[in-house]
Amino acid sequence: MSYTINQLAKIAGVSVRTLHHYDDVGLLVPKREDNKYRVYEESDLLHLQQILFFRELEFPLDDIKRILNDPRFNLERALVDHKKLIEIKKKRLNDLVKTIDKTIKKINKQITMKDEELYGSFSKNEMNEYAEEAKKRWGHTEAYKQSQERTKNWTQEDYAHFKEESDRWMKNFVAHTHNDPQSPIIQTLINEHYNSLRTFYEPSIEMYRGLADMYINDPRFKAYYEKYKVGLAQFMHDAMYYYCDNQK
Amino acid sequence: MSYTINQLAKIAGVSVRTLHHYDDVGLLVPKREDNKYRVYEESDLLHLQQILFFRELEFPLDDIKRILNDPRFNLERALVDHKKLIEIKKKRLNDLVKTIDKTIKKINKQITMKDEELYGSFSKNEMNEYAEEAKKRWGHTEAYKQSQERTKNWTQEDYAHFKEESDRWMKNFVAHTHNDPQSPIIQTLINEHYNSLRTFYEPSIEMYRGLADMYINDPRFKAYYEKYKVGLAQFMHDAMYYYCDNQK
DNA sequence: GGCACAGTCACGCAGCGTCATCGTTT
DNA sequence: TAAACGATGACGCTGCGTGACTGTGC
Repeated sequence: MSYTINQLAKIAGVSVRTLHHYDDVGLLVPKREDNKYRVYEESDLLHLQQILFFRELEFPLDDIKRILNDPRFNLERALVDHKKLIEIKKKRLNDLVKTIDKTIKKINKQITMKDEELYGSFSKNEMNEYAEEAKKRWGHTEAYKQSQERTKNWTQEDYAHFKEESDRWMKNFVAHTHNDPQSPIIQTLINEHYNSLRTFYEPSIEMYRGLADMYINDPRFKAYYEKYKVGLAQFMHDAMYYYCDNQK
Repeated sequence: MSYTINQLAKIAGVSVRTLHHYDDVGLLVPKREDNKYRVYEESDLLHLQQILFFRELEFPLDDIKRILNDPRFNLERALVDHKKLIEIKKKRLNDLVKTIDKTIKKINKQITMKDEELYGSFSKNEMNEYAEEAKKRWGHTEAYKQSQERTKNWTQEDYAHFKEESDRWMKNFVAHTHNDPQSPIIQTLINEHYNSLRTFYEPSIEMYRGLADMYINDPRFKAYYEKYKVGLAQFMHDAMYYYCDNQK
């Protein structure tokens, strides 16, 4: 079953303009019939649902786009994650209700309140729990942005320089792949690798594990490493995982 | 206890820029020490809390301003109303969770879903319940906007014309105030009065009752009617209430 | 041939974030 | 005298709403 733009707008409860916009920014790009009319298909339906969930959780459209295009994106996991974030939102609302009740008592002089309690439920406490959780789950988007930030003034030379260093590291690494992924020498190199990420963004162990997964799951990444040596992607993945497991 | 802008920003969990903005648009205007620095006092604290509550409920700042400046505004009632709207929001979040669970089952082929069920919790159903509730509670703001709309092209003459008609109606009404507020003749005039509101906005019985309250509670309104005849504000209030009680 | 629906510009707006620049206070 | 805090512009951004005008399909 496929839908026209009006039909989809109706069943999804969004405006046609919104769908136009999502098309414009490349967030939800439908097929075109005869190169003219937009045609939304089954697969677009779940895609739009995801967009709406992320939007409900106040993610910027730009981030949503990156998340949904990320090869690591997993629909079912995303849905489960949404649930958790929604639960946190509910908690926030509950706290707001508590603040309301307290405030009512305060204006009736039944209790006294510290000034900051008036805003307890709005500010940092909970909102950070939410933000932290969201970042933990979708932090790679944050990393992307940091990366953009840190390299925005880079010259060609800067890039060339970085590439040189990477190549050097890589050759060195490949030269040691006769060792076990868990061997100290490899782990030392992996540690260097981990730290070199800081050139672009602040890594975390969680994210590093995600990166490891990418090395074997995303064909583009995999191809890049296999070029150096067959089996290298898997080798790095294992070494990185071991590294993560032994952190902290 | 009074606060500087930085202090308030910190305890309320908003940015300094936000407070600047609220000052600029006249939403929260602090005192100025020596005509220079902003000084936020006790009364500003509750005011800001209200702003944050309304903002949480996604009211535009413009509406918030009008609501908080409305003479009918009652802090305690507002707090209670916030609770109700927050409850509806929570319900919406619960429904979202249900949709998530269903979707998970669907992609695991455990159940089938109609396409529109994918969006059931986002769209109209609940969101309208929320919007309706909000409008019922704070609809006078909506009326104000309609009124702006409908009169934006009015000329001086249009206003003069309307005033003339009003005066005529008023004299007629006063000439009959020896009757009971509930008498048919008064009720007929009240009906005319009710309908004349349509010149500016679509009235509802709920709002009309609110208007009746204003006639006796808001000094500005009261003065306007008392000028015609002492006791008129109360008389109109009673007639209007009776009218509302017998509608539908 | 009318009406509903499709499309593409293009402008506008809220609610701040984010400098830049400057004075004041400690 | 520097650092922390205050003020006032002014420009920028996101996520669409809201026309205006045109083409297409029944």
